[in-house]
Amino acid sequence: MSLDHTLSALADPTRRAIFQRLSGGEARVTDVAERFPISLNSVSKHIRVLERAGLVHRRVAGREHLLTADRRPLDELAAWVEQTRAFWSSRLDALEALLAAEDDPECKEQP
Amino acid sequence: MSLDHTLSALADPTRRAIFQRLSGGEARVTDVAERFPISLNSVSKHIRVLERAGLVHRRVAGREHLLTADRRPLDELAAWVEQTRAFWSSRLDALEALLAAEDDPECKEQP
DNA sequence: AAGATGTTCACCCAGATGGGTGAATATTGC
DNA sequence: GCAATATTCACCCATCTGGGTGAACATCTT
Repeated sequence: MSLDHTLSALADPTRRAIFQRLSGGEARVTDVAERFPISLNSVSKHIRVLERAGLVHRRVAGREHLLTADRRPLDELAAWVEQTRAFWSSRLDALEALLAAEDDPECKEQP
Repeated sequence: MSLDHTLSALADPTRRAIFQRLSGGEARVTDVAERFPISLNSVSKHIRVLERAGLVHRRVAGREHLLTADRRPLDELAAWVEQTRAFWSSRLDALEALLAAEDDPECKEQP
């Protein structure tokens, strides 16, 4: 499942910041890096992780690498979260129904 | 930010499965473990990670540890995802507006 | 051709992770 | 008191991670 990569990529605050930065539009590696207190090399590695997760794409133009963010893995993540929450709600609803049914357990014995 | 722990905890498929399993209601460590091909010890460690993220809580009853899932970190995650997507949409809207404005650049020169 | 710029590659390092095993601890039940 | 059960603790191991540095490579500019 690609959720693995999406979640682990977004689990790092630096990568979340890079991703949100790229939501603002195309940027070079250097442009992204200058906002962070870590080395250019480290930022480059973070970008590679985001690429592996499909959250960022790269377009090489000469010596510059132009990066763009891709929202689709985020959509997939949102779908998983909502699905999990929905499943949960249904379980809670079932529990409530069960408790309600147990509230008057004589309904079967007193027709 | 607690998102760090939530995301990295959910980045592992075994832990997502444990979490979803616990959405079905309270269960013991052994109950959870028997559904997975890994050792009880490893499951215990996964549970500790989920606890650190606040996704799971533990209630000790005698020699049994009863586990329950907590949906609140998931709500927090959903909020972050939606916020990021909303920010993105606003950026895209702004971009579309910009492109639309550039579609008729003579509007200022031809009153 | 030579230098400056943008980016990655190949390492090093400390620490976390995910898996395992075997022993320790706590509780229940006989 | 003693055996079985439920769980964790203390390790071992290979791998990944996030940071660093210095060198290499590719490209632009002069």
